Amino acid sequence: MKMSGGVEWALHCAVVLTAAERPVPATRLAEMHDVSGSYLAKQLQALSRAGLIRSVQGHAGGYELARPPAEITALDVVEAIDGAQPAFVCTEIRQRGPLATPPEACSRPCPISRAMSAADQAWRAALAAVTIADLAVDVTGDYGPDVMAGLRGWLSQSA
Amino acid sequence: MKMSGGVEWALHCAVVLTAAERPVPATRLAEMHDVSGSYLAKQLQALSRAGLIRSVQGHAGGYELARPPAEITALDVVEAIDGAQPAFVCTEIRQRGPLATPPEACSRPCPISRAMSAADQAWRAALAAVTIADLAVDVTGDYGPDVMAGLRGWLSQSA
DNA sequence: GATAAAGTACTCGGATACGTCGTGTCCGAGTGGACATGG
DNA sequence: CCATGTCCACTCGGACACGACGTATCCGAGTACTTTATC
Repeated sequence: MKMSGGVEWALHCAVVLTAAERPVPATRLAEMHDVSGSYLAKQLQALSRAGLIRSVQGHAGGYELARPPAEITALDVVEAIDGAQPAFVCTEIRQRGPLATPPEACSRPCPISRAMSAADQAWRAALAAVTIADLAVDVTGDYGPDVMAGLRGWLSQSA
Repeated sequence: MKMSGGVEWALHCAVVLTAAERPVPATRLAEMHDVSGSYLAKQLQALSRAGLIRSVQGHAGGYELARPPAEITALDVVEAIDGAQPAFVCTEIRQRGPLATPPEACSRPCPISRAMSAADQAWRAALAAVTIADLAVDVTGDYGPDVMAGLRGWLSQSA
């Protein structure tokens, strides 16, 4: 089970956009994190398609958060990049083979599917409990307020 | 994020082995679930390598549970098939680029990594709380005691 | 009839191709600002 | 000095190759049972 590596980039970008007061181009976000600009663009497009960030076209365009940071959860970002469908998919093998369970007895998911779904929902609940604003607060707590201020200044520098 | 499809097979096989009183060959488990025998063998080898099931070689050989079902958790099976490392891997991009965080300030994981790890541990806790014995009980509760009895009889049939 | 040894059929185990999805990249469409020009 | 039209540079958006991992398969090593020949 491997999550897309772009999720990490997307989450960092979301936190960074918290400090921005103007649209930030994908190129600038890429050079800031020292990652591939072309590939990061793909992730940002996914975030835009999910309605988490808004794209501003034109000369001084870029990306900005579409909602207040407190209303964007980590789960939103993860699902936008990595897909919303659960990792475990039940193929109903209980209905196959010589000892197949008759379909009329399969009104509810099989116990294995239930257990996996419960774990998946626990995971989602933990991610939904954390917002981008929370992460920004944690960053300030870890590294001090100067980091966010310096970040804001760097983002405002002319290209 | 996509989990290996073999996890479903492995979990079903583990529950089935609960009812077996003699070693069950991989071929028999495969035809029971109507899946590829060659591929299922791979999964069972992984379970054997993890010490969850024991392989008995020779004429009347096969696989049997290495421990009581109550001492094998769903998490054990998932980790044996899908790997024990978490889905999210932090690549420490905070230490890269022009605004890189100095290494001496990185004693603890970054907030994003912490949030993802917390979610991952919630997922693992939910899986660790379910044992193979619990799943077998749920099966009996869903489909009645006859299913397990019939399963036991079918497994005891001559090849 | 009992014993022992050889043969056999069945099992697991690891090494080997194929397909699919993630990774990484590129170029085209669209838009806002900047500039030169005329009034 | 101000309005206006044109131009241009910069942005996003989707379409295109490459590579790695999961999927599916095969054949070889090892072992317990079966059979048979002998005492």
